[in-house]
Amino acid sequence: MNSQFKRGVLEMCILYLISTKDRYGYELVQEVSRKIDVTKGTVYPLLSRLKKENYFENYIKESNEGPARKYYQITAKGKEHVEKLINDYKAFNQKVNELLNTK
Amino acid sequence: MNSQFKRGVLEMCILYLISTKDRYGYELVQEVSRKIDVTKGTVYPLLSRLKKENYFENYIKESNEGPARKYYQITAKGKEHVEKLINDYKAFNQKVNELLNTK
DNA sequence: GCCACTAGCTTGCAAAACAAAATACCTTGT
DNA sequence: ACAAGGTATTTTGTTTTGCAAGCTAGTGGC
Repeated sequence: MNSQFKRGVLEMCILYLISTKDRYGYELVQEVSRKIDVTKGTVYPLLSRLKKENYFENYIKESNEGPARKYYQITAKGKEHVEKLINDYKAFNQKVNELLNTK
Repeated sequence: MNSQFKRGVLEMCILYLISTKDRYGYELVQEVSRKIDVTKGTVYPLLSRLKKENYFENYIKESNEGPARKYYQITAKGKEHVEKLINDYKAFNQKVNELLNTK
């Protein structure tokens, strides 16, 4: 699979998943990689970047199945951003599909 | 528009357009940018790279509206590659759409 | 001569995906 | 008690690719 397709899309997916409910890094790696091949080396730096841009807050919570987890909770800014990303992504895809029908 | 969405997709679009008929660089910039925001600074280096990977051959042809044009003609290898890219892209998009329906 | 358009190429930078490695905690089996 | 394996986070360095900016050069109109 062309790894370049993932550019930008992972940001959208991660933000989307966090927008549906609070998530922690390891969980996101598992959840996303059920569909798209992705590793923690990609997800954790991405989370740091998005945190720095105030798309979410975080808090630590103990787990009874292992070490404590750092949960991410989306902010209003993050919600706005993910909606824009999804709209842009859909619009972009439509343009690409139009282009692939050019004869 | 998130420029990251273009990653890898431009390669597919350019290869596709050349697969439908012989094209020259400037023409590709015009054609693609009717749908997707793209500049010659992106297209020409991309064409060089794809040429180096033997996805097409080229030939020079005089024009009666300006300087001579360098036409690109797809190879069998290029045709195979673009088909794979399109299939991968469709599969990838489906996975992303599934992910965006995760509740 | 000058400008706009066509046409192609190069340099240098920035963003993002990823492998790999380091760290550390918890549970289970022996 | 201790090793093994799963859980969890972070950092470093590399690679790919998009793109702005700048350069060269041919053609035609004013």
